[in-house]
Amino acid sequence: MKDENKVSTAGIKRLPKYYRYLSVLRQMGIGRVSSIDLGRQLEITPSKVRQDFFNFGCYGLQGYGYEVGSLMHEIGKILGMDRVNTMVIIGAGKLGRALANHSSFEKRGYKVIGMFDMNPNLIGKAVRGIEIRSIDMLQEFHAQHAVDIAVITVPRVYAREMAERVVSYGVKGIWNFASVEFEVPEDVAVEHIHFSESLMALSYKLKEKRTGWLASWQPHDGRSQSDRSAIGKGVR
Amino acid sequence: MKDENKVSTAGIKRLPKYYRYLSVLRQMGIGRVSSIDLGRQLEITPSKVRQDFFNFGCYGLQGYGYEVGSLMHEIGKILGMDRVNTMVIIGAGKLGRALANHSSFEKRGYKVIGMFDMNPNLIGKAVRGIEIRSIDMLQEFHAQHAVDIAVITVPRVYAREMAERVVSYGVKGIWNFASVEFEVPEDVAVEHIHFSESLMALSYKLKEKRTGWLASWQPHDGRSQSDRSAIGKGVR
DNA sequence: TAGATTGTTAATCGATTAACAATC
DNA sequence: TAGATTGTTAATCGATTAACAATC
Repeated sequence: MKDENKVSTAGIKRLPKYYRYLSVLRQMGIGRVSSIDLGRQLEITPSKVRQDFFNFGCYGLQGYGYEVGSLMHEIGKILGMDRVNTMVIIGAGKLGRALANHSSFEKRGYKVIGMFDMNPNLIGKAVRGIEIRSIDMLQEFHAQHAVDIAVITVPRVYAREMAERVVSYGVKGIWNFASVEFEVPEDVAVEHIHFSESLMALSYKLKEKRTGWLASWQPHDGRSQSDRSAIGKGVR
Repeated sequence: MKDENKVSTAGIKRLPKYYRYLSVLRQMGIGRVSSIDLGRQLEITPSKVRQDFFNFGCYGLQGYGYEVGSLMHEIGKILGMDRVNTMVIIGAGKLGRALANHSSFEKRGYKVIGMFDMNPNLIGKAVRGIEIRSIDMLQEFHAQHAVDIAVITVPRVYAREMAERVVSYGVKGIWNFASVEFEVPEDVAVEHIHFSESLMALSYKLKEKRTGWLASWQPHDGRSQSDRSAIGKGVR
């Protein structure tokens, strides 16, 4: 809000990466790490690493580096992992069940406490001990169990409706796997996983590698506006 | 490579979004769109929209806007969607099967032509008419069918090994769903879907909303280095 | 024509990198 | 102490925004 003392959004996106690698280091029993090591592993310049930690107030020790355990703890705190985040999965199809089975979420404090679906054939069944309930029970369930995050894994056509419903029940976090955007109130956080955008980005890279950067390169000088031939230049 | 005439990487990440919304417009039978409309829908400034299209050589018409169909076609071409990209799914677990069933990929020219697994109980079964084969058949399969993209949906511990195998067989595109990074040769394109990074980013946002930006705000002035209290400032 | 909206350059803003004094 | 590596500022680089002439 103020213009000073802000932390870069770009830096925030790197925090989970730091966290992941720190957890690997800790598992390996390594107690300290330098910005150079961290940078090398994550393909981030040491300067950026130090700048990030400085901005987030995570301090190390000159001539020594950073303490793996406490750095991890601090980053975890910044990322909101110093508490259990409860999740419900809306949509008990293959994707929803795959996520429910993904044990590593729980290790990081993200706990699936419920699954919901519209399909009467699925209701009453269980995944990993978690009963699949009717979506009509969600409001009541949230009132009882305080859901932090609703994971939306229903087909695209239902996604927006489901998002609206969970928001209306007071859930403040949405993790959306359906290829739709939706508007939410100010106080609701949304994170999208867009499979097809990722896939298109991959095929772009693939095409670039295939053709070589310069094969389709065209200069962009003072030619007339009606020359519409310049398509697909190199990548910075 | 040259310093001039480069296209921003930031712009590339927006192309799939433009593409997605253009396909919605086309389905609605809308034939033209302005940078203002596009920007409003995707929360991108009109200026950025025009700048992107200019950089990619996608031209519109002054006083009119952009032709939905041809713009979509051009962006599709830039993204490498003017051809069928063949995919195989490595790992026929829930996630792999969920992706195999995701029909919208096929609509965009990404065709799943094979599934592979290590589990002998799965081998021989079929998903959506696609037979699950032993991973040992992958090399031969690639030689016969020219696989563009290998989708890695095996458990984390096997992911790196699988990536190495598909690369050694000559596959040039990897879409990785396991929470591991890996090194690949120059000419191989990789795109990662990191569930847990996305989830951590969500819990960060959630925490920010919960506490309010300024609640944990700390100034960052000329205090001594040993004052280690500044954690979690506002977001730019 | 008048109105609209692009194409394109220049100005601004933010993020990355470089550099080095501080200090463990 | 000497060596290492941070903390922190300043310089550079890239991406976004603003502005408006061009022109449909």
